Amino acid sequence: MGAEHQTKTKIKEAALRLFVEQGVSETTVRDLANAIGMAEGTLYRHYATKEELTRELSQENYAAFADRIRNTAGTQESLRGKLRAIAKDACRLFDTEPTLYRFLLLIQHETLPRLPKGSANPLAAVRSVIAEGIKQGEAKITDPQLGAAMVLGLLIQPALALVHGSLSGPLSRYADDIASACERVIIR
Amino acid sequence: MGAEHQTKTKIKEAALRLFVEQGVSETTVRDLANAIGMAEGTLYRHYATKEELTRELSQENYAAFADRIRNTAGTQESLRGKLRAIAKDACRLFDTEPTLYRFLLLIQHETLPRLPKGSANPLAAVRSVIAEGIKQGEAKITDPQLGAAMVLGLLIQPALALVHGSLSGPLSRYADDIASACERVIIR
Amino acid sequence: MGAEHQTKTKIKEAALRLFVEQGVSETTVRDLANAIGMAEGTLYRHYATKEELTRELSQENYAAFADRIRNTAGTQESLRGKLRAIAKDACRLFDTEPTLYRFLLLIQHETLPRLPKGSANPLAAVRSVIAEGIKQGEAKITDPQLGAAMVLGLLIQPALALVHGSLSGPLSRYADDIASACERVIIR
Amino acid sequence: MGAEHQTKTKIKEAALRLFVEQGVSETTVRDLANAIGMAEGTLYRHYATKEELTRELSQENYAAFADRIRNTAGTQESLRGKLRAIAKDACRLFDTEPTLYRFLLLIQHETLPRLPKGSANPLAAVRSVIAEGIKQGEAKITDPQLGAAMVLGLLIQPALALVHGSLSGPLSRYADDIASACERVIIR
DNA sequence: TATGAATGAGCCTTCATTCAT
DNA sequence: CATGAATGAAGGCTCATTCAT
Repeated sequence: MGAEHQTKTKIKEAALRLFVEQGVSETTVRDLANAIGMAEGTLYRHYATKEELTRELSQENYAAFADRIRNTAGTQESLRGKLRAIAKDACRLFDTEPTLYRFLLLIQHETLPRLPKGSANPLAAVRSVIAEGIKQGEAKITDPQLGAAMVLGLLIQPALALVHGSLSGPLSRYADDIASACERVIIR
Repeated sequence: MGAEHQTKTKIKEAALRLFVEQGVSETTVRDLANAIGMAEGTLYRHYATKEELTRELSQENYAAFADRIRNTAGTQESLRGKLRAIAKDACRLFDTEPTLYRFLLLIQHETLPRLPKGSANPLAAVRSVIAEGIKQGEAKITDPQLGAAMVLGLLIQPALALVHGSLSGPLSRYADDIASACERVIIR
Repeated sequence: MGAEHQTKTKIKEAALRLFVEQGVSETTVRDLANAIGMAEGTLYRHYATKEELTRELSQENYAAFADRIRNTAGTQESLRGKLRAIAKDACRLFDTEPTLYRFLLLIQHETLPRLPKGSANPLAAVRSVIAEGIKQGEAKITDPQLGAAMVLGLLIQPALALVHGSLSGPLSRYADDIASACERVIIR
Repeated sequence: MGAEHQTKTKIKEAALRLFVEQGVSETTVRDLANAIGMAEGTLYRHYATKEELTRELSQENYAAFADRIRNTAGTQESLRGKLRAIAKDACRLFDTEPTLYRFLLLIQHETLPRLPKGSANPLAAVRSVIAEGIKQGEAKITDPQLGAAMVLGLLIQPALALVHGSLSGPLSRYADDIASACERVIIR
């Protein structure tokens, strides 16, 4: 028990890293096999196709991040508190696991379009947080979907600027500013 | 006269569309040729490699969009006015030329890392608008780079949500909300 | 065990034959694959490029032929004996393995310029035989390099004439005449 | 009048040089056009195909060289004199027009196989000189074709050694040695 | 006649996937 | 289960040749 699980984990770790470093299309099955120290053919014992690996990787990480967002929000009472907590936690995540973060937020269009419509995803998580706040009368905006998109934009683009080198230092350095921006955009 | 120019234009239009629809790596030179109704080899009389076409396409469009941002900002006096104008113009652009917009903003990391460091780009254009506003004491934030990233985030993610179908209607429908968000994030 | 060796050998045999029959540039990777009964892609597991295959083929055969010349010379005491033995052995080789011989001697400039400067080659082998003879006072000529070139000329051009059909029959039919010619050109 | 002739001459000069420098297959029609300063399509007004240009180039130069050999031989009475004269003239030609010489003698197998069987060629020219000498009882060898091949070998391989850099200086430096070698191989 | 853009078959190479060991 | 050689369909690119101007 767990051997299969471990192997899949190893594969997914390598895939995550290589997909982020080189892009999904640009990462070959051989690249993956080499990185793991495993034969090419062996990969196919765990995933039917490269496509399936990609999908599973996306789905799982999106779901996990959505959970993380929900949990983070759960630690706070007010919408304002929830948003600030989410923003700060996202910054922390970027600094702690930049590869995962980049995969989650920056690779979106390479993987998102292939995900089943209803899968758990960060945008939906943020939206439901905001929707709840709207119901409670805490928000100034009225469209939770738009609000969620904007919040995500505030979290993604500074991270991208860091990746490209136009911003420097840990993202946490900007956590307060970003949190405040989220607050101002959403909160009444 | 201009035949060469026209052909290149036709190639770039097709490339823009296919790159956005399918991704850069996923678009083959044959796809391009077929879309234009041109032999594969002919493409190579105009661009030495697919890579060169991609680069030229990115550079030109990034530069043009940066110009557009600067011009839009130039129509207004205050930072607040400039930001609102930029936001609204971006929404208009998305609705008018969705393909171009998607190329500009969504293809970023497939394309941006390959651009020469100093090339004209939207982020830099927004940054200099904000930097000027900071000097004039109009901004609440202090880091123009961070501010520019956040503004871009507010413009990009709603657009992305539209593309993914989680938001509907023309982006202009949200133009006011987005403009206000930009204002609240940046302005004193 | 040896499977890899066998496959490479099969590839090299086919390459040798096709390169001689059609020329190196004129032989496509598909030609090679078809001749071997192997997929094109498979070739690339054994040789990184067609260029690498060509180089290895040349180097190995040149080195082997140089060895053969040295060994043949080693069976004789006198320079005269060595030269006659080399000439006769070369004729035998042409009759026995015409493809190899043609590759060695006729493909020279398609192939030689790409070889590393110091690689073992027939010209050097003959030169050192002659150089030794000069030291022993057995030669009439004084420049071993020139002597070696002339001896090679006496071995190559009759072979070429046979290939072109202007001379007929096995080259061995002319072995004595060629051996005598070598002798007269070099020996005191 | 002569305009056509001049153009063809310019084309042939460029072709000769490029074919020798890069090989026939490796020289593209565009290479040729660029070297001449002429459009690609224009070449086809003078030669129906690259193949035809190659053939004409070979035929003419082979014929001219065969003539030159016959003329050189004609200046001498004895077979010995003829051979020495031919050898020395060949060395002179190599030093004066190395490109032409390389084309004539070193590119043989790239072009010879395509020539019509009976075309004038150096080997035939030398053969008839030797055949005449045999009839006159001046030769020690009995097969004029073999003799001609060997003489050509003595002229070609030293030239090749020079080209490859294993021999240095003008070929004329070795003219006497080569002439003597020819004499010893052929003359009674 | 000259031009050079256009053609399209074909070249070398890559890569996701299969399969015998 | 693991392996890695084998497969073959593309992919990017080249090039002899054609043709509208």
